[in-house]
Amino acid sequence: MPTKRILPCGRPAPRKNESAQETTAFLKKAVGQLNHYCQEKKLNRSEAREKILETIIREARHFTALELLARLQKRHPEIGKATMYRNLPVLVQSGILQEGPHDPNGQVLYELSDDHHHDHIVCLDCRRIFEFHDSEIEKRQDQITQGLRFTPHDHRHVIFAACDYLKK
Amino acid sequence: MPTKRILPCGRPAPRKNESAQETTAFLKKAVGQLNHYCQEKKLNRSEAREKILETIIREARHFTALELLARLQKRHPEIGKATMYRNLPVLVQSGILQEGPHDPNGQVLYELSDDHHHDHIVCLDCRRIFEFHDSEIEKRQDQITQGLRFTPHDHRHVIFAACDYLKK
DNA sequence: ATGAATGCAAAGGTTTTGCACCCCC
DNA sequence: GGGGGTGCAAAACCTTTGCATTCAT
Repeated sequence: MPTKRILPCGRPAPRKNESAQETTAFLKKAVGQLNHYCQEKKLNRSEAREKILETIIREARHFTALELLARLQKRHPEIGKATMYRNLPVLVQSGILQEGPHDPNGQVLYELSDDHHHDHIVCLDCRRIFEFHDSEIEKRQDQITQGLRFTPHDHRHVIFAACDYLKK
Repeated sequence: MPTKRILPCGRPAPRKNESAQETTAFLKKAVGQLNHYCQEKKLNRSEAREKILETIIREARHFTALELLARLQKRHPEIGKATMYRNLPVLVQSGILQEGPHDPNGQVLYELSDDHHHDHIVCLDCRRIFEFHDSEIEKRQDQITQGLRFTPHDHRHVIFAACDYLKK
């Protein structure tokens, strides 16, 4: 059964079935990863950076820069937008975030990096983002790319579909 | 052999192996399609709209709005940018253009609608856009989507890869 | 003390809009 | 004549940058 999993990511909030405890543990782990990266790169610790990360983990698992900005300004109005824009790349480089698929409007959606690769189904009804992974497709994809004498690096596969079953 | 074809699209020009005759025939057909759509929607004929279409077909088979704008201003400096931005959606709705994959910078790449669906390989070396179609992947994709009780509508599948073989 | 990080405001780059004028049918 | 289409300039929108200041080490 190569199709591994499907989860509604409950954008923009954490997964619905995630307990407060789990969220906190997740946050702690992420902050650890951030600090580790900052030490390595000789970056200073920063309150704002951690607050941004917290906001992401608590309220925005899949988000555009603008969505995060809105949430941030509600939660921490003292943080300027430049700070957020300056920290987004840091979070990406530290491996905490990654750039995922694009919005229906074409904006990049950031998401928490996962330990495993996945692709996305964007629901045209409810706009939520679901994840899937299919090893057959992955394999075939590499075959095609290599067969054409390319060296595959990465890919982005987004399916737009309607989650009829949620309407019932 | 389900992998159907691969073409360098020679962005931003027409395909390299396309004769002037073929290009002109293609243009004529597209203008016909445009006029048909305009009649249907009771839109007036417009010089500018046709010049935009001509520019696309003659020099920009895969392009971002900005690239087209640059070409347009060289070729027809009398056409204002607003006109281009206003006409792009018309060309999409008429079925002549479609929004394709995203730039490495995240900008939408427009392309001429093809009669057949295809996906893209974006070369990380030369930045050119190649097309591919694989019926196995297409089939699998629908299976997955339907298996999860979605109604599939559309998808976007972009592979980022390096065309090592062009270097040799 | 030194370099990093910040907030603010200004500038940037791209796309959209308002408006007076023009053109197609 | 009337609605669409146009160019221009201004506005809108999102993101980046400059700068003086504050903070972390």
